[in-house]
Amino acid sequence: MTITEIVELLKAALRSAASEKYGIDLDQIVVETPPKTEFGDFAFPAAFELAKLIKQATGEKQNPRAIAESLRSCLEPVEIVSKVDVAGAGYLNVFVDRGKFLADNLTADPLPNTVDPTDETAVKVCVEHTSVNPNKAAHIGHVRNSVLGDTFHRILKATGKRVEVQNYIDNTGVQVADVVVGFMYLEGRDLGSIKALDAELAAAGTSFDYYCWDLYAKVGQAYQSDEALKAKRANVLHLIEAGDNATAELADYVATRNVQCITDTMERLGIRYDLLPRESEILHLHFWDKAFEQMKQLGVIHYEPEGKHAGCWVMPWESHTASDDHEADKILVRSNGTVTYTGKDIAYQMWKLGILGLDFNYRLFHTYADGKQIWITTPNPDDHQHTHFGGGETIYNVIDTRQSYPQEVVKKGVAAISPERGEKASVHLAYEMVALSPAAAEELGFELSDEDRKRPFIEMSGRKGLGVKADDLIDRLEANALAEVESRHADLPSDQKVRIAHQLAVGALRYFLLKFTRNTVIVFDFKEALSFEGETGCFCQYSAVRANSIFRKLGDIGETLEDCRKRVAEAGSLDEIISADPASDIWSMAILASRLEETVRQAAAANEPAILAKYAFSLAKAFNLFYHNHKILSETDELKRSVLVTVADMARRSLTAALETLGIEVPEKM
RNA sequence: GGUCCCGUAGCUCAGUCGGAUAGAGCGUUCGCCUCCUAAGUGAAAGGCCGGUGGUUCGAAUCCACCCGGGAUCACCA
Repeated sequence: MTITEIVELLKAALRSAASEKYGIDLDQIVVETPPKTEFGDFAFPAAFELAKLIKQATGEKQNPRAIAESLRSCLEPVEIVSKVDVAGAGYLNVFVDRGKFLADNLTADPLPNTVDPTDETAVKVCVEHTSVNPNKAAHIGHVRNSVLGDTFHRILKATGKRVEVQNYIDNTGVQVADVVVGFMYLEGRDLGSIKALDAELAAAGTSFDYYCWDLYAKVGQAYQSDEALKAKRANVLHLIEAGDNATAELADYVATRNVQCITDTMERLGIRYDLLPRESEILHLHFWDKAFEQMKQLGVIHYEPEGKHAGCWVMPWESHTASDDHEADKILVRSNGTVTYTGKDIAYQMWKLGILGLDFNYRLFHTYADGKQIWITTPNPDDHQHTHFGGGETIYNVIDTRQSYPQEVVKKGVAAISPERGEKASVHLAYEMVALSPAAAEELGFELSDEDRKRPFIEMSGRKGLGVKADDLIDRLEANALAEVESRHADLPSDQKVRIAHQLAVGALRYFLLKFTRNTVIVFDFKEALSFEGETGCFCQYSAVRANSIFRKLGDIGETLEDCRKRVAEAGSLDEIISADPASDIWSMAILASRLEETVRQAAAANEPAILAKYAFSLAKAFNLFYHNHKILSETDELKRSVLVTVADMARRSLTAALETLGIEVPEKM
């Protein structure tokens, strides 16, 4: 019996007892993990809840402890339960039969829900993340977005869902226009010259997106003193949107190259995509017109004949309160007839949900080393057979918290068009920004005003060229990790050392970004981000590596995992071993390792990958304690050794699976 | 002005729809490698959970107000 099954049995027993004894239906039964192993394996605060409900129903006050006492007898008969305690103010603490649980879960898959991506009957959801403007290199803030999104997609997959990962490419916006202005008017380049530059850069070992990073900052500077340049931008933007001209072609090259650079950067971190939908196709296929038609028909938006918004199409929003400076209603079509960004976003969200009634054309963009493909939208007809894109049951948009208002508008808009799907079909996975401490900004060579220096943090800005570039940080992490590997395993072949250093760098960066909850502003600190000690990805990897080395050496003592499992499964009672364990860390280890599946479910339900990151860390910590307290290979008692080996095996499989879901690999050695 | 987020140990953060002695990491101090990897580990010190009221048997958690910090509220993109 797995943890999930046990919990379901216990909940069912409580539910029926509550309705039998008190005539109350407990629809939601909370189960907690007690703060200490001595308190048991599951804690139910149901008596508190019942006391409240009884008071509501009858007005009579009942002592939670007495209620707990009366419920206790309904849990005791459950098969795997060994003991039920009433503790504290009225907790029902359940202890499971440890030996039986161990024997039952020796080989259990820590994450049993797998899904076949080609199975069209499985529930499909879409996760959009990354979505970096394709005009410069990605910085650490973009990486937070991508790591969150990528990890969340892995979490959803682990709960048994089919997940499509989309990376939206805004290739026709002002940001791209700015860089195009830089190439054309600051540097006097045409497409041929840019291609030549691109080749030169590649030969010199720098990359196109880094060049654009600096150019973008230069253009931003130039605008401040050159009004004429700004006018040129308006023209460039117009030409890009119109398409089918030399400027648009040039912009397409710039944007596409940046997309390639950014997806390469993300690939270094194990982040991949299924589809890159582009803004240009949304424009050219007139997604908005189609959405507009539906919205007009359904009365979701209306024309404003007079007043401040005369001539506009607006979406009313009663629940959003107006203030002195701002209107409550949201304009989707301007008085000059053009659509706003939010309007386009609603049309696009409709496509994602499969309710627009239009589809893109697609072409193959990239094939990863293992054969996995990225597709991109195209103005031309499809060039290959491809799977069906879009049409997710739920759409998760990973976008920073500053976009909460427009995301809210989009959600309300699509819910008005499709009330049966409602607002729950659109989820804004919001997260706070990554900012720089004033010290870190100065370390990067930026001059700060006295005012800036007093601020708690400084926002990164692509426009100013202020930020920690993702590739730079990964390079530094890899170099540091390589030095550490070198000092420990000088004898390894160098390609293996490099691979390990890479895995450690990825682990460090991903864990660093995931250990914070989404609504915490990360004030970037080099020392903390570059650390391999304490609460880091490296710590978790190290535990797994040590666990694996036990199994590498198992043969040296003439032992096999299968024999150990067999002995444990066939042992009459393991009580002597498990109960005699002074710190009871054998049991703590086993039960914690069995909680991965429920932790993943929790993380998915709360849209919070940090929950899983924290779990992986506590698992690694528990293993280190277990490892420290028990000499596994040198244990002479055969049965005890077998228990230790099987528990270590449960721990390493669970830890490995948890890390994999976080996008962190376990190195062979470190 | 409206809305949202944050305020917990010297620092950076967790804290499971309100519950058991408020937990980690870093930093500080003192320990642990004849033994499965010391990127590890044991111990100590460190807290009016921003403030004041309220709800409750019970509040870091919920409500109200206040104080600090941040974001956002365009016919921009």
